[in-house]
Amino acid sequence: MLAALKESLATRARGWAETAGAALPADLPLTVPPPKLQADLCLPWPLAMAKAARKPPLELAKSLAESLGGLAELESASASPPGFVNLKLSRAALNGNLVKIVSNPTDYGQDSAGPARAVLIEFVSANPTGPLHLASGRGATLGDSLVRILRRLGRKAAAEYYVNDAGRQVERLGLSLYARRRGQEPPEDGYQGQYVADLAKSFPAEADSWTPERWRQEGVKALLAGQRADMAAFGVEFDRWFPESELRGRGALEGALQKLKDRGMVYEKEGAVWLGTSDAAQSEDDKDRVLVKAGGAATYFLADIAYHEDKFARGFEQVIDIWGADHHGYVPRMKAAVAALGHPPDSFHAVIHQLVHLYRGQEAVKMSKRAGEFVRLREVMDEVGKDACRFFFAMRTPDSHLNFDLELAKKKSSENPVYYCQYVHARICSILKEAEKQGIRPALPESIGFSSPEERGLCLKLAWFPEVLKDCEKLLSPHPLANYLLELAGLFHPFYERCRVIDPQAADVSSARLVLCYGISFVIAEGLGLLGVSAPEQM
RNA sequence: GCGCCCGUAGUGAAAUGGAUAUCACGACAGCCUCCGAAGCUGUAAGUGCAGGUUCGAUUCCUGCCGGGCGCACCA
Repeated sequence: MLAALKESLATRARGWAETAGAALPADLPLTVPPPKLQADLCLPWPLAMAKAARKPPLELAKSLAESLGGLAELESASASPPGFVNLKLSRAALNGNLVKIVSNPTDYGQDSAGPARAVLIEFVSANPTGPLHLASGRGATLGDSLVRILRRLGRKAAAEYYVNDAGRQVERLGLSLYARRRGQEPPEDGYQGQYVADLAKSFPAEADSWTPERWRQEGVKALLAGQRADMAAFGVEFDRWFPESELRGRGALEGALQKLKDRGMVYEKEGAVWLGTSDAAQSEDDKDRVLVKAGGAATYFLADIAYHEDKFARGFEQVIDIWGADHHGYVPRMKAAVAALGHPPDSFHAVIHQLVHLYRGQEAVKMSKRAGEFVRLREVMDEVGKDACRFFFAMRTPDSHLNFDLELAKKKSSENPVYYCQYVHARICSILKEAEKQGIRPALPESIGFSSPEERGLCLKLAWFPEVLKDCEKLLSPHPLANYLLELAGLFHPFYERCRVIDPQAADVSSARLVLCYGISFVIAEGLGLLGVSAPEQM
């Protein structure tokens, strides 16, 4: 509704802007006024235009407000110092939006005007050398929620997990398993964790004769199965688990190298093959990087280039990678490589999320899969629950550094804001049951309008849901949605206290408020669903 | 040393350059003959420091202080 409203406001305002002598601000901002003003929406346009128009902003605001008169969506438009135009929405607009939500909740938030290009989001992509640790939960939450939100908006989005099953790391895993099976310590640079010893013991007698290579294969298979199970339990589904070995098997590394050669981006120096991106115009990277080592072996970087080339070759027009901050130094070279392959600069984007720092009380917990010191995602999920865990990760911008105190985790779980949102859903479900029992049916005829600030506030908040989803897309993060749901929940509880829904003495009001309750519960349930969080009917 | 990220009430967070900075938890004082008190009402408490740009700065720029991460012919 707000997107359509913006359009009709802009259409009306363009004519006004011409006479005012300045262009409307390009992004046509529509903002939320301070609560005490009793306005629904606010246009700061005159402030932005005052300079170019050479007129006082308040004067512009007055004439803009006047020119917006008579729009069906508006009850009123008024100028407010220093130069805002505050809007009150009409009953028809608010009711109409609510009816739209209730009559087709799963379509609410679809954005047909958005880009149709296919998006691939790659996330987690942990080495298959151990169970997933807690930090993977952050990337998993960001990626999975983002995929769900993009799909909800109507975009073509796919989720992918890159399985690094062909390098030195998995080789070390094989050697470590081999040693453990023999009751020996793993090699110095191997995997020291107890889980390796446990895994080595878990295979039948025939495993005694396995080579390290066989151990590598079986180990990867088993650990990958564990990772898949953890992701499934965390509510994360990938469209594809993409093994590096497949890439190598079909000669994709050679293919990518050849393409770079053909494009003149490659040179040889000191026996190695280099990607020459540092001096290219507007290059992202400040150094050239090795693709093939002097010994003839491909670097990890070349494999990664081949993988990304494969993503584009499969028809994805926008490629998004979600990485932990420990990989942020890798962004410039990946961007440079994508450009060297001839893809538009904005077709690749890396979302960098800051790391999760673990504490037990005051004490920092070191995380190293190699040394076997790490906290498993599964442990935390079992302890605090998937819902609390995902909401906790979803609430923050990827840029925030976050500390996770394991000692407080369980205690915190009962204070996790997710329950504040879920409680709204449970409460409404309970109301709806009671209404059904008493034979009160939801109905919102045009003659009924919500008059209390609580009801209006809720109707308006519901109208923002589609805009919030677009914010998530723009920021490539689900955190605006999590915060929106908290705010929506915060509006419901006071409404519940002050506005009795089921009242046989006032059937019309009851029916109208029931519609509002339906709308809220749908948006809460849909919103939580996009975050991978359940919306229980009772708790 | 160079680069990236972050410093917002006691705690954890939010805020496309907009009005009196929002939310949750915690603290304090109240509220269940009434649709679920995992709730509500009220109170106290905040933008690291110093400049700059702007009609307007938590947001942009510079410097400083504090913290995280990264700077391989490793993966």
